[in-house]
Amino acid sequence: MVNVYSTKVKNFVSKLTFDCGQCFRFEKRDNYIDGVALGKYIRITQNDDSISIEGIDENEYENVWKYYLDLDEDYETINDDILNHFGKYNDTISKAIDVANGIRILRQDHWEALCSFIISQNNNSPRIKKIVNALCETLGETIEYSGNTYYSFPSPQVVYEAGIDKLNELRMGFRSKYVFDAAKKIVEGTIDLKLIESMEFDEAEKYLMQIFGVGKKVADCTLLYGYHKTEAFPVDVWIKRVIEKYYPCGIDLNDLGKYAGIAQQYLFFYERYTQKDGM
DNA sequence: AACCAGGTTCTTC
DNA sequence: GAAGAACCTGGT
Repeated sequence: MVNVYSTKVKNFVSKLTFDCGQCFRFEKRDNYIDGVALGKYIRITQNDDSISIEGIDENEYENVWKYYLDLDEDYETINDDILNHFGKYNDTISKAIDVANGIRILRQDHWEALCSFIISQNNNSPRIKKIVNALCETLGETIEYSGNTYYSFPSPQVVYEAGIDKLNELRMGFRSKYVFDAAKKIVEGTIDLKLIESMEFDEAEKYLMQIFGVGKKVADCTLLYGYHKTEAFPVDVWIKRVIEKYYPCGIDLNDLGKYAGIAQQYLFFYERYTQKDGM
């Protein structure tokens, strides 16, 4: 007996949301998307404006997953704000929105986002997924669902206790010591992830950068995807290319609005996925 | 076989 | 500070 909760959605496309590079633990199957988030296995099926989530009931949807999927936000308003801030340069952003509308910025777990984006550095998407999944399979807790076994994302405590040698076995390479330092600082209390929720953006960014191996880009991704601080505008190589290509005179990074990070996701997707036929 | 991949640190000027 | 090399590893 499995629970299924169904609801209507606007401005939400599950395939885009889970395959735009913001998360690493979900897979596109033939007719659905599935993966583990917040310690739970979920399976999402979508037909146009209607989604069904297997494994949850209405109560859990209202209290957890609506929020996780960012379905409580009005993306019409958000897109308008983004257009106001980016549209003054040229029409690139409106093209990006045409292609990427339906992506929502997930509200991922603090630690999972931090750890995943540390692993993402100087790395490619398939290998990031491979390492993150290896980390979960090796150190996470088992989650049984419908005869299959899935794994939760391991806590900082468990990662710390596993030690750096164990992380090396997971083929993290030079990122092992970074992940370990993050876990260590959290376990020892030098870093309090909960505290970041109430910090101003600049303070939060600096705070995270105390971690060895966390620079501005990883800090910004953590704040955007793990804290929903949507004013974050992570600049990676793709966004650098976007700026060079479409905004040759540059853009004012201090005036991108409170949804800059969502615009960043649209632009990233636009540049990266529209020229690949794999979408 | 050399080069690259959703960065960061370390060195050097 | 700004530019350049080095960094693990797996895939072309």
